[in-house]
Amino acid sequence: MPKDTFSNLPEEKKQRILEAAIDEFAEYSFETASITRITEAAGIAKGSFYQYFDGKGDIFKHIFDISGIRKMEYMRHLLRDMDSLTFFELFRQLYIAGIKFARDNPKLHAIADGFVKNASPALKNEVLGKAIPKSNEFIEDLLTRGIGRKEIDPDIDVKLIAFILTSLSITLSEYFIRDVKAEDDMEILVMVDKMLSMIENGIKYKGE
Amino acid sequence: MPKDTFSNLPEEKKQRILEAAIDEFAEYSFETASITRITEAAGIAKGSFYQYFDGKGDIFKHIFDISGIRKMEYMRHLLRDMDSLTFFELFRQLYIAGIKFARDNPKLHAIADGFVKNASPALKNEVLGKAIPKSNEFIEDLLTRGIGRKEIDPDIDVKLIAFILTSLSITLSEYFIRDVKAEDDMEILVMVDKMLSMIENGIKYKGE
Amino acid sequence: MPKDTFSNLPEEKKQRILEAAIDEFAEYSFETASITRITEAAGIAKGSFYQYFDGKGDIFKHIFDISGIRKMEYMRHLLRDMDSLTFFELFRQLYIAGIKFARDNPKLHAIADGFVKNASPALKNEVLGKAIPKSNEFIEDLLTRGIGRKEIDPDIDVKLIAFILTSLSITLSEYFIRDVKAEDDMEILVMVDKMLSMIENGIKYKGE
Amino acid sequence: MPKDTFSNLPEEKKQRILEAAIDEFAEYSFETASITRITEAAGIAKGSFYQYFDGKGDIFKHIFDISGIRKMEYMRHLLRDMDSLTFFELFRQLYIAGIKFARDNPKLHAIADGFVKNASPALKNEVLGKAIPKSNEFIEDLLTRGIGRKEIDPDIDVKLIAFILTSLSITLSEYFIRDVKAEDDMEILVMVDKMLSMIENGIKYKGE
DNA sequence: CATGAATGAGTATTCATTCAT
DNA sequence: CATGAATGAATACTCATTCAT
Repeated sequence: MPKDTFSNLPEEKKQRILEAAIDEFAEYSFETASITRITEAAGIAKGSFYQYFDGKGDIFKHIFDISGIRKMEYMRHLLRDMDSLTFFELFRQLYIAGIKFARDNPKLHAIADGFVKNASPALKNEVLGKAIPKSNEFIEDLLTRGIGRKEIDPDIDVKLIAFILTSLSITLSEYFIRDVKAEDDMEILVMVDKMLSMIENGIKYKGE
Repeated sequence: MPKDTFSNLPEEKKQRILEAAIDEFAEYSFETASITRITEAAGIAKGSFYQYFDGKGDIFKHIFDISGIRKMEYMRHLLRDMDSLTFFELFRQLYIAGIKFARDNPKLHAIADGFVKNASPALKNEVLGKAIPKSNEFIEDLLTRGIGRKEIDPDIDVKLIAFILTSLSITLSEYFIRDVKAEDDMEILVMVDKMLSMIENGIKYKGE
Repeated sequence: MPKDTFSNLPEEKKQRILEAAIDEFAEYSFETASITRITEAAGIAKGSFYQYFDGKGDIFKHIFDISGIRKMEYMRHLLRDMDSLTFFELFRQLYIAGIKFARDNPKLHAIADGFVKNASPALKNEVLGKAIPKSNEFIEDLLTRGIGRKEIDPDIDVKLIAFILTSLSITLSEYFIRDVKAEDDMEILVMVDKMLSMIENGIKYKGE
Repeated sequence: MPKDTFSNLPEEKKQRILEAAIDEFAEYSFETASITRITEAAGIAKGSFYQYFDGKGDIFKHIFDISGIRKMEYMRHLLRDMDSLTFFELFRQLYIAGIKFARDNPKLHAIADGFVKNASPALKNEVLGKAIPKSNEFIEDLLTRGIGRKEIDPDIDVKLIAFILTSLSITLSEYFIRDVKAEDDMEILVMVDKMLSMIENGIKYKGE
């Protein structure tokens, strides 16, 4: 929740400030990130920063929100079509969307991801309030649905598999960013399919 | 690489210092960990610390090494028997060893793991130099061997699967520590088998 | 000396600004009072404030003046009748007027009083210039007159007693505001008379 | 409660620091006093200050304590002889002691006095805890004792007179410091006697 | 005349590291 | 070899004041 003074800024200046902040939080953890460095990089006075934001937590949360919003844009269409897709097809698309988001917004990905994985619970509460989304629970629901539709082996341990799948999502993004740096969307598709093939043949419903 | 002055210290004192440092790094990130708190907890003078170590990075790296060494102790016997075990059996044991290490040494696990996953590349280089162990490469070798022995599907993408398996190892440890807190070794076995069953049915060699 | 821009303001706005400033200075010392809070409470732009006043000192001095003027209104009629009253009767009325002013204008009283008693000489000079009213001198004159009229002991140390009487005036107001909170004018009269009886029996002219 | 590091300092350095702080607090209120200025005046590093004291409140409280202790030294002998002195003689000595303390330690007098009279209750509690001495109550006791001994008019309003006498004590000190600057102890005695003569003839027991 | 964004020096406090004893 | 005092750059944040619109 930046102040109105920030919203009212010329677009160019807003971008300069946000970029400086994103660069800073991508390079440093929340605690070690420096407001002074941000203002210097953005070319604004220190006092100005505090006329735009309520403090370090405020701008961090704002960037966190931007990240969430932008990520949702990569996924929105999927959630609309949820019912018409099989579990594996939906999952494939979610993985692909996640990877594309991470590839296109590597710093935002690093910031949000790093904070969720690394920050102390106390800090998380202070910065984000109770808004930490339980991605796990969403996957659990999908799995349960898939079981009901006879797409997935009913004998799996839903909680464990959900945890694994969530982790693999992050893992995959990291793999691409760190080692593959694939600009080509085709490569992403191929990788995801390889991975899904592994998963699918393992937990697929084999009834009858 | 602590200085000789540290190695020459009476064992009891060395332990006191290391414990204090492990406690500190388990509770705080590398950047926010405080040398002052460590020396106070260890009951030594601040100046002494700098006669034993080259700074914060030095003692951190030392603890990192200790963690690696101790983890190896959980795995050493496996590596001796490598040839007599199938890929999947070996792998099962490696997972189990990893989980047991994390359970028995939760602070060391948290420190090493947290640093590897969370620290900025710049910091990692500064602290660890190029010494980041390529655990991946070890797994890649195992996979290649498994393919040669006709235990594993030759069509898999070795690099990708190695990356995934490494991640899953960490993921599993976290799952246990965070959600299961199983004191009982039996539970660990059950979980690992569930997970391996997923992996195995996915990448196992199905030829002929 | 507010600027003309302030004098030209609609009465309602002027009042809003002065009230906000009085509230602020009543709650905070001169140095910790905040212009920002004043403008916010008054509902005016920060820039506007500096178009009305020359800074924090300027508006403070203005309020100080208002306080003096209003206090004078409680005393004006007394000064008209000065010649027809004995020293002690006049003094009694002055005390009563002072207490009533403090009771009716507690914030103004607190501001002016606190500043006179508490601010550093440097600050006083900076804010008030040489305008610190010599209330003492007025009392000295009264005493000298009283001596001439054979109402007061000629052996007293006029300067010292004038200083004491001035202090006691402030003391009395404080005593009422802090400890008595008398709404009832009767109580004020009783207190003042007790106090005057002490003074009177001490310095009254006893000759022949 | 300065830290041991301060107590262990060479006397000369301790004095330099305390003097710098006393100068600062004599010139500025608690809130506007600047630690930076103190360290600069004392010629020490900012970090050193925080190795000696727990913060601004800590050194202020220390100075406050010094002031109280030193003041007590001016009065200690009086309190021992309390029973052998009449109310007026004891009172005379207390006034004299207070004035001498203020004259010899004008800055300490200004700091302690200004803080007690001026600081907000919240700040007082934060800085001093509940240790604010009720000087009034001590005077009330003396008055009551004086009445019992038939030295003082039993008809006086004890609470009011105690309040007045306390105020006059401070008033007198200020009068001397500001206007008289008497180096000569004789002058103090003369002034106090003039003042006491006023008080005495007013409230003295006149029974029989 | 009203506005409010921009400024930058100011605040208290922390902490890894050095170095003289 | 042990000590712990000294350092000073670093931190987040505040606020009276200016000035362009």
